[in-house]
Amino acid sequence: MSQIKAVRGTRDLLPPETELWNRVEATARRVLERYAFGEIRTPIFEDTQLFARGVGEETDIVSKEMYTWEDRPRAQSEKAQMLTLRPENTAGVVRAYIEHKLGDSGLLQKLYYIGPQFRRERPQKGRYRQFFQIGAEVIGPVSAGSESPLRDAEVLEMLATFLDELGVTGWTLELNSVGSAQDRPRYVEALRTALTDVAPTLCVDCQRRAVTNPLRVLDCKVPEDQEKIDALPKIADFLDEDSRAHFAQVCAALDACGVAYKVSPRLVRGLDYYTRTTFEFTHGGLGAQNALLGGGRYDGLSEMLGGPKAPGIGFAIGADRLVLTLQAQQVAQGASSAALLADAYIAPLGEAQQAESLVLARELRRASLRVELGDGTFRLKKSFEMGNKLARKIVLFGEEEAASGMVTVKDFQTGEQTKVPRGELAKMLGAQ
RNA sequence: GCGGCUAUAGUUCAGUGGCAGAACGCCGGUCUGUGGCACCGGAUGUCGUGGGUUCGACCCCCACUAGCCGCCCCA
Repeated sequence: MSQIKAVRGTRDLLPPETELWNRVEATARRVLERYAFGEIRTPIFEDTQLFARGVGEETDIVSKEMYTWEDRPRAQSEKAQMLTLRPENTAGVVRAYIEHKLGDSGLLQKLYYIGPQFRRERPQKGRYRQFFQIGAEVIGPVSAGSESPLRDAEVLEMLATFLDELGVTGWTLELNSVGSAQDRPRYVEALRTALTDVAPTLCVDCQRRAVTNPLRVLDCKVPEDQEKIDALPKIADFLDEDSRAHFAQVCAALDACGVAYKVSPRLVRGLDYYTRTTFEFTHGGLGAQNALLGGGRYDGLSEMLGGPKAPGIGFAIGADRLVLTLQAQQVAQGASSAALLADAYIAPLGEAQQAESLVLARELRRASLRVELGDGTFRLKKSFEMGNKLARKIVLFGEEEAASGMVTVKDFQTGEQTKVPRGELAKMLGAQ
């Protein structure tokens, strides 16, 4: 019988790596809560139509990368419903915003989420079929200030703070504006026109993109093409007055608080719902998947989903990539990824001491110490060997200790060995 | 979905058409209430899976699967 393995593009996260994941998530929660975001948990699967309408029928995500299936009808009369594992979380959050009439509060909704997303793509480093995102959305009625450029700047400043607190170094914030829902189609048309002349001189990939997805030509990395691509029409020249002023204010607010950014006229994002501000935080060392996180404004998404006017801005952090980046940094700094050592390893000496050794472990654990408990059948030498791998100190608990009430403690680092009354053990091991 | 590279011990990797290897790790001993260091000994395994060629395949061929790199696209 063949071995059952994790399916392609999925993987198990094991200790000690999960410690790093927890640190990333804990840091994100801490920072987000300082900015007064609250957590939202939406279902992991939704009606397929949500993504078709929100993300865009023609996007690759919807047209070929979703895990979609037909749900089993409960009765003959019921129509089978098409369901989809969420490929991203913004559409689900906006759906919840509409469904629960959150806009009726008259307040801005600031919601964050942490969870798995699913896309049926070809796996590579930093790209999995089940991947994890940490994201947030600021959405609400216009009267609550949801369109304000200050919201954009605040979100970007928060992300910079998050990466700094996490200790990520060497990131770059790339910023652009793709204009209003009216501006973008005009620009795409102009780009298409310009490309009819230029495309034949570009790389083969670009020749294809010029026809299938002109915006993607702007992403081309072939050095020889760069000059010609720079000469193509820029979206900045197609922005209306409002979008232009909005973008200028975002930049001004970022300048004021010293968050470094690079305006990237070529940064266009793949999802249909983006308007005006779009951004990416990138990092070298991630290969082709160089975006750590991305996001932007989606002023029309709520209406696209049949809801009220509710402009918003949000982002999604690729947690898998963030973890990869942090791991690479740790290796570069020579930091060990070894598991956290316990405060003590309790070694019962002989099976007669086993029950009481659990009592001792319980006392220490209730004092918030991290404790490993050995086994009374181990030879002393083996107890020491195991203790040395698992903990900073070993506590010997044999016949002698049980009788006298004095336990023997040895520090593995200093080699120092002492006897302490059992009642003082927790304190001696560093309990608060 | 397309192209390239790869798959051998727990891990990192050598290897040859004719007995399956190293290092680290693991287990045991020197050492029966004292770890690390040292020395001695031991087990590592469906050589990714399934076919084919051959007297004989870990090696050559085909298919499949998975990983990595790139493309597409994207966090």
